[in-house]
Amino acid sequence: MSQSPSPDRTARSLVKSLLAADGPCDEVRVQGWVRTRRDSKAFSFIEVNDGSCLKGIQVIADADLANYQSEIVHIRTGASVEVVGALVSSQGGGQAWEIQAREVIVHGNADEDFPLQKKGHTMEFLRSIAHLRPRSNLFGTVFRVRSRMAYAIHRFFQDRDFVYVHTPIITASDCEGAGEMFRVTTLKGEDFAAGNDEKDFFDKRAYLTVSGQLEGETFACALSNIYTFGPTFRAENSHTSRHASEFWMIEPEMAFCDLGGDMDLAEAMIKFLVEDALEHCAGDLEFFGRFVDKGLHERLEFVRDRAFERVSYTEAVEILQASGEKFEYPVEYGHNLQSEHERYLTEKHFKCPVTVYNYPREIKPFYMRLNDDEKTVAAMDLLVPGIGEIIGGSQREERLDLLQANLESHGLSEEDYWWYVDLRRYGTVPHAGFGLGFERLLMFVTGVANIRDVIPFPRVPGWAEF
RNA sequence: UCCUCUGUAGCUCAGCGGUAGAGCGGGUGGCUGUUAACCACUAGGUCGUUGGUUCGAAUCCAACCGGAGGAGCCA
Repeated sequence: MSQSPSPDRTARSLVKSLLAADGPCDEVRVQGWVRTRRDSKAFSFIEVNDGSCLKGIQVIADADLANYQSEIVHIRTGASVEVVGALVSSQGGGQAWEIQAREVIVHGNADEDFPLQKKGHTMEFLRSIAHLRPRSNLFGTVFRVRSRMAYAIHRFFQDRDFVYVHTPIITASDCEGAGEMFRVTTLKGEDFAAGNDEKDFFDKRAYLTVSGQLEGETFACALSNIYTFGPTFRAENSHTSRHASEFWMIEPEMAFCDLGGDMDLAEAMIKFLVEDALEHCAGDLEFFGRFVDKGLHERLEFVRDRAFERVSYTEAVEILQASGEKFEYPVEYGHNLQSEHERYLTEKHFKCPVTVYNYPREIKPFYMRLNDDEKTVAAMDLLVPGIGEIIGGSQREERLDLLQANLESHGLSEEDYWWYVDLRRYGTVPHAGFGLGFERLLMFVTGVANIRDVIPFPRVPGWAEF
């Protein structure tokens, strides 16, 4: 069925550009997948989508086409076709342009059991056909926005002279303190059972990274401002709509920067990304606003235009205690804020993104910088409505003696962090950074409620199909 | 790991002790510049699995398995 390309063929046009045409065109060529077909005796309407945008283009295939009876009337939803014809203004309502076909090549029809229908699928079912769901309106839209946001993230940092650093995915430091890790090993049989790590591929235990932060700090202490953007892995057995075992994280790190500068960057970044989405994904966002989250557009404009709130952890606890709200878990100074507390702050009290900073030292990791009050550390979490924590960051402890004391009080061995501690020996500098969960950002920007629906092939406990 | 909900046709669901249903999707035919098209006919199910209660179980009970939501942890 397929034809070999020849130099004089009409170049392929994207459906996106045809729909935006400002005049008719004698010869155009589209290639894509059929969304629906309706036929009569005299002709058939074929809607073709190529993923370049939400909408498809309507193709008119007259019954006198050579393969009309043999192929065209048998085309089912999901078939791949190539159409050559004229772009003409549409006689029917509903679309400005359509293609009057001169040739319809059926590259591959879809079997009768093609599972994607025109209506009524649950997200759970679509997850079970992750290889086909990008052909649905919703997932095509999600993954176009994902691509655009990845690009926007690089633009945000590159425009500010941040250097993109590729931190390792396989790591041998076994105590980064950010949750359970996946083991990487080539050990077999007895050696595996006995845990003979010295015989393993790297001569020691290795894992998939849970964060590139520590390695990122080393590069910030050389290139000043850096960022990472890559996959991270958590072997936590968590079953929620906001957690995945494999996800992408953005981690900027700035030398000569304190917590205030860190919060400034985090807030500017969220605003920039929201603004970029509003500007470059308008059609896609409108779709989400209609079918996924009615208040999406309003919320995104609000985030773009309004100042974010900032409160210290101490103030946040006071607000929560004075709220009169009935929480499942009590609000107590010295305890971590629960999900319900964070949601209350951002959704009900402030009704906008909130940065909470200066947390009690006891509930935060060893690398965070001790404040002058000696009770709190220079940490911050950026909370957004609908999701809760989207960014977590801190100013890092740059003083050698305090870092060593922190390692000890957290039960960690300085030997395991020798290179990290070294940074404090050779030209130490105040520095700060944060981690942004890429998928959580996408959930926020699209309104999609489950993290599994913004990752092409999600990995969660018990599920690694595809 | 804990708590709650859920599992009936390819998909979305109804049926909730008495012969297994609808819409969509598929097939066949018809009709129409249609657009989640429409009309008619038709094929399609070990009602998650195993065991129990009952004259009789999709329906009631138990265990197990799968799915979803929430909690913890975090991004």
